[in-house]
Amino acid sequence: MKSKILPPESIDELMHRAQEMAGLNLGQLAEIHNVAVPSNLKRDKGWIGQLIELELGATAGSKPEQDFLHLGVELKTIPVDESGKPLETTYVTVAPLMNINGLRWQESLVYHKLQRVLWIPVEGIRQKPIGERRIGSPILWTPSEAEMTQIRQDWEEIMELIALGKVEQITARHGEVLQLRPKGANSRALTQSIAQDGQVKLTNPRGFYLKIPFTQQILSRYLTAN
DNA sequence: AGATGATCATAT
DNA sequence: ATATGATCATCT
Repeated sequence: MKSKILPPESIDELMHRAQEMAGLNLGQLAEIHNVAVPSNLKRDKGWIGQLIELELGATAGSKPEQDFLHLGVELKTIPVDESGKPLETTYVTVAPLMNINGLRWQESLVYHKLQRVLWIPVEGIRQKPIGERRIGSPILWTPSEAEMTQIRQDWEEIMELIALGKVEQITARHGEVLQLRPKGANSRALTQSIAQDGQVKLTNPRGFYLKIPFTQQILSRYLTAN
C-alpha cells in the first residue's frame, strides 16, 4: 500500500524533502513506507540506502547513473559515529577493467557520479538498534577544484596500472582519497581484465571507494555552513 | 582501533 | 555477469 513518491523536480525540492527527513530515526521512516526494520545489516547492507531512496523519490534501479539524473545529483547515505565522523569508506562505482585504452577522466563514471553528491549522514554505531538510528541533515556537495584534482590523480594512477595489466598489484593503500577494492559477490566472482601481455585474464571485480579522511573533511566542511 | 579485503541482497 | 545499495569481519 505504499504510495510511490515521484522524483523531485528541482534541487530545491530534493533538499526540502531531505531536510524534512532529517531528525527522524530509521524506524519512523520505515513505518511511513511500510517496510520492516532488520535487526542488523549483515544480510541487508543496502537497506538504509534504499529506504532513503524511497523517501526522496530516487529512481530505483541498477543503472550506472546518478540517482537523480535530471538534477545531476548522486545520493549517498553515509554511516557516522556520534561525532559525525564517517564509519565506512564510500562506494562510488565499479572500476572498468577492460576496453579502457583512451578512456579519459571526463568520460569516467567516477567523474560523472561525483559532480554533485547529496550526502545523508545516518548514525551507524553498530551497537545501536537500526530503528533508533537517526538521520542527519543533508549536505549537497560539489567538489572543489582541488578535491576533483585529488580524485582525478588517484583515478589516473589506478587506471594506468589496470591498463598495464597490474590490477592484482593494486591494493587499497593506493590513492590518497580514492582507492580500489574488491566489489563483488565474493572472492570467487570473476570478470575479464587485462593481462600484462595485453591478453585477457580473469580477476575479481573491483570498485572505487572514497577514503574516510576525505569524506570526513567534506562533512565537517559543511557542518558549520548552516 | 582502523583499514583492507570479503561479503550480502536484489534487479536486469 | 554486472550493476545498484553498501557493511561486515579479519588482519595489522
